[in-house]
Amino acid sequence: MTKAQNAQIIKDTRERILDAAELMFMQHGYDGTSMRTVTGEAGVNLAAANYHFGSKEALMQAVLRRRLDVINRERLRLLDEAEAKAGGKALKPSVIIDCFFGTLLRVAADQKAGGETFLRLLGRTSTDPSNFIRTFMSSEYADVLERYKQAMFLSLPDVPKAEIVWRFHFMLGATSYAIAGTDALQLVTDWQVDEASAAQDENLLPRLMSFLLGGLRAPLPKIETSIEQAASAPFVK
Amino acid sequence: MTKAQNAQIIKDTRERILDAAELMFMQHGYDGTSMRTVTGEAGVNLAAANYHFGSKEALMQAVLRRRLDVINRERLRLLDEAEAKAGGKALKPSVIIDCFFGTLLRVAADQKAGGETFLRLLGRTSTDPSNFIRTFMSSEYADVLERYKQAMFLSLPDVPKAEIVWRFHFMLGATSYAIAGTDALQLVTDWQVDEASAAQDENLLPRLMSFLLGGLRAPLPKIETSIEQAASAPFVK
DNA sequence: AAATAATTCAAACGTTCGTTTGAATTTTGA
DNA sequence: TCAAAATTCAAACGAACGTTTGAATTATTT
Repeated sequence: MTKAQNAQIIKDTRERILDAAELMFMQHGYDGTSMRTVTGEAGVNLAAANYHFGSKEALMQAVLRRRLDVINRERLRLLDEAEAKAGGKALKPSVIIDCFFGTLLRVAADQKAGGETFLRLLGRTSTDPSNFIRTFMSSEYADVLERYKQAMFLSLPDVPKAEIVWRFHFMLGATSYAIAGTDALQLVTDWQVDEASAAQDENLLPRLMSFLLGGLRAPLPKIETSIEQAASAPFVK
Repeated sequence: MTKAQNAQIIKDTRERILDAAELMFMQHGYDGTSMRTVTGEAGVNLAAANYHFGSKEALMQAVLRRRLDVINRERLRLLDEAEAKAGGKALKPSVIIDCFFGTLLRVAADQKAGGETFLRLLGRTSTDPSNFIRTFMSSEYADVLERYKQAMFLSLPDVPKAEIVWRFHFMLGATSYAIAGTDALQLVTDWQVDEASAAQDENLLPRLMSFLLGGLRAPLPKIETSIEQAASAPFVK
């Protein structure tokens, strides 16, 4: 077996560590996962992790970046494409929402292995209190979020920007929780104990999209301190 | 100063540990918080935590139970009250949602100290992968969730139960994420870096309630494998 | 006031953590 | 082919972890 063939079948150390870290971080969280657990799962020497990534924090960032770069690049590409097709006219909110949240679920489901694992890791990472994770995530998302925020503002010119941002925030939450697949409260008692269900459920996407769009289109709340009042634009769209 | 007076002003060791643990667990997560951090913040001896609570896991459970018991009892009481007032007729979904999610935000905001801290801890705990936390949370919520699920089923007799459960799941997610107040993606750039904003925002409740009800009332998705099809009841309520 | 129980305290237990080291081994490039 | 670079490896580092101990102190009961 040549070296090239071997490289195709046996993943190199760097990638094995990334795969193992993705799985362990998802199952036990960042602080709950040790470098020994990761390298043990990967079947490599303990020192290899620090050799290839420098530190545990840098390893976590590499795990997130590997998938997020692909997803966010696709998000930008699809939004560009949709705007080009619309030819100057404002996009429908449902199109924007699908470009953002639909892409996440589709790309992750498309990836051969680890796609579902990453989805669940991402869901759990979104509420992680660690400072270095928050800093990394915000810089990783900065461009995409700014782009989508502007698209939403153009799409819903009559809705106060603060309300749009809030609803986008709520949509992020519903999605993060859904893909985390924890169901800590065991609300869905039908799910298996091996908890492999939510993120890989093919019906998750249509169900989630319906819910998100419903929330986005809901009547605006009556906010006490706001100048722009719901009276002038009581409904989104 | 008598002993009774002293007990009112200077909280006893047990309560000081609970307060400190609530704050530290919220800021740094369960695994990211050490017993030394907790007892240091509380100003008590390290051994006091194990003396009063037995273990770190038991301490975490005591932190959660102290507030959740109050909130869930209130949730059951309000639902009983609403059903009694309705006199046999089915409740409106908005009433049920307000009893569940509104109570959470109101009770937590009402409590003198730690109310907002607990809200954010709860949001972050909801996606925690730790097994003992998940087990504890599911048993702590079992009664309330079963009660509310049945109320929702009665309130929306034409909607497939699976869809109701899914939407409740999405609502839990949006709420958890919102009260966690992390904003890891820095979507809301207006928020301060000290991140003290979301959970104590008095406008959060009306905004969240609008979004949740909109999502709940959204048109049902077209599910491929389902026998009960959206065609017969395409809209919730 | 004496005896008993509850609590606090400093110190230490053994374990696990992230990271580093320097030699051994493999891969690369001339 | 052979020196140089890259990688793997066993071993160890000091620090931090949850928990325990037994004596000292405080609070309660008799």
